[in-house]
Amino acid sequence: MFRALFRRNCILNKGADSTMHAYRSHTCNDLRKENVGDTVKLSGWVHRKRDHGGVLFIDLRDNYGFTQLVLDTDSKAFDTAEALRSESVITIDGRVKARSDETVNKDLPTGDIEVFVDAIEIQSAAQELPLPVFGETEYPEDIRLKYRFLDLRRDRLHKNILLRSNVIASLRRRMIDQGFTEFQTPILTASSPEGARDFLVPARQHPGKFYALPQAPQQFKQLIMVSGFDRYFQIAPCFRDEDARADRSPGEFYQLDMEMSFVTQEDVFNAIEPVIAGVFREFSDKKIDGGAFPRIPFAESMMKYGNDKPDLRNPLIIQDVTEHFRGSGFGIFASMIENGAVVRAIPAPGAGAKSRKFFDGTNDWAKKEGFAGLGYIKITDGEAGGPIAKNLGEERTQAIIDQLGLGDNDGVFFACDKEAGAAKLAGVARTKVGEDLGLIPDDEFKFCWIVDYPMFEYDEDNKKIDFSHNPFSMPQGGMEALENEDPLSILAYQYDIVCNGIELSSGAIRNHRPDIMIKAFGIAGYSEEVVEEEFGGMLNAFKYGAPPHGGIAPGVDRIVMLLANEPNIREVILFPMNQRAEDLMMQAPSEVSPKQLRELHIRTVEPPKKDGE
RNA sequence: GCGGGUGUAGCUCAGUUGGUUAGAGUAUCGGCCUGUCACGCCGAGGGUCGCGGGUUCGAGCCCCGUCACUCGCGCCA
Repeated sequence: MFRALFRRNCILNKGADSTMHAYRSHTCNDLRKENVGDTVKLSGWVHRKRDHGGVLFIDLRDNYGFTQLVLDTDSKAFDTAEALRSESVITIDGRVKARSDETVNKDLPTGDIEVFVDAIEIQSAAQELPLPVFGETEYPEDIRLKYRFLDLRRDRLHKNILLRSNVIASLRRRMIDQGFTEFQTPILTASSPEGARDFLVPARQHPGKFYALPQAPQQFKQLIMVSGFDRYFQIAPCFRDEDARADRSPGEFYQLDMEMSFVTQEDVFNAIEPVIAGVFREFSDKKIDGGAFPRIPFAESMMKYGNDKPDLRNPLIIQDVTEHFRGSGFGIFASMIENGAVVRAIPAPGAGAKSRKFFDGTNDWAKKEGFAGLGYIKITDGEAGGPIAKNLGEERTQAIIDQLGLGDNDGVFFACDKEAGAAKLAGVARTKVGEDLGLIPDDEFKFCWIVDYPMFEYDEDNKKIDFSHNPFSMPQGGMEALENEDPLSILAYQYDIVCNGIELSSGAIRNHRPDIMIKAFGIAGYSEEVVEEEFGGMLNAFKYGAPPHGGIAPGVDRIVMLLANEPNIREVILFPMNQRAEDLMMQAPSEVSPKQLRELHIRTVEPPKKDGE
């Protein structure tokens, strides 16, 4: 496909005679048997050189592929070629020759031919490389980031970035085909009190005031709906000043942001599911279930998987076994239950055949992760063993085994804590046990929707009710629910797409009613004045005729990461920052001149020294 | 902010119980080589063992601190 595109340009640019172009008549992936005898001009990088004294081979590389160049002492360019260093950029004139049967390279599309070089022009000589382009070796990330342009020449990263481009093109096409329209929204906007930390930009014309980079075009896309555009999408840059993770780049990332008017949750699902499933089918060979993504209510996900981003490739299901421990001889759990704790069981099929070290090791791992620890029962040839089984007694142990359907050589781990803590520990233990027992297949994508998120949650730190996710979501039951129900039991029309344990996107049916919005914010402790002040732009818009609307925003980087089978999001971003949000190649962030600061009415204050000194 | 891992030649790594002059591959430079596609052969240069301190007759190795990178926690409407 690329070649076809490139050729079209080439023909436009170079006219009838193919040797007229200044740099190339063909790319490094073009020449075949049929070209034998042709006079050609090629340009590219010296990928690899093999010098046999009287004969010299050069693998010439460009974006499209490789062509083997050959020179012998008959060539006037021989001495120049011999002195070339890897990664130098050259243009050559030569003649296409057939390779003999023994010397054909079946691994190369151009492997039937080679080009005998008559003349070489060095376009750009390369210094000794800090990072070799040839080969698959791993290199320290700071060097890779500093010399990103070299790293990007390497096969794997180069392919990832091209994949990313193709994925984005496919997403755009799929959205446009469904009647969505792409719009751009501002990059310099207002700071919003909710959500992550903002990146701020000082406003020169307004001393003491700041723009913020958008954490997402959330309010703008809702305003686009209010403006009557019906179906919006954008490959939208989003900026959040939060610390990095393997699947979270610091600073900035991209979403396939979309919003629709006059829709229910079902309509959003029906619009986005084929886009996501389609793009995964288009760009991956991994197995993908047909049909609709399963829908899992938030509460069920927390119970069965211990989090709201379950990896459904993992067959293990967590169960509540609190009642079997209540008032039992296993005193630690029994007394914790009296104080409001619950017990969650994580089955470990086949683990009973493993040594005690497996169970103790998993317990040690949990402690290292900062949890109280994991209890366990180990069943060997039908005999339940371990400290818990001993203290719990035969009857209760058997009841647990029956409930979980455990076999003669299985195991089970127990997480005991207050509900949220137990769910969390059980969730990470489920993943750990699944991985250790080799239960997670690597050759499939398992999608699901997480639905029915709670609208509010109790904020332990501030001892108040707060929004649990997006404050702009419509509460299920609307105004009536807000007025009559326990806020903590109210659900929202809020949903996530999860794939293989990675949160791919979240979305919601929005609250387009000013009265319901003010009521919802009131429950979370924000006065009408505060809402007017902070969200006035959007709230005001809702007073002049706002359509019911909703949308979602799948994360583009994470989609590409899954499709490229990369464990790290930086492998699918052209120029990522490191974990400390520095661009080691461009040297950002950087100091600025006093003049720039003066213009912005900014004075910097050094943080206090650690040691006093 | 906190916890784990890593840090030895440009790069990838080895380095035994603390013991003589810290090694290999690759890259670089020089020499040889007419069919390779990780070409091969011979040779050379290349080291603040991340940094600082300590223990010891003696530290790449042990201890303390610190820095860098990374993974996780916190954070992420």
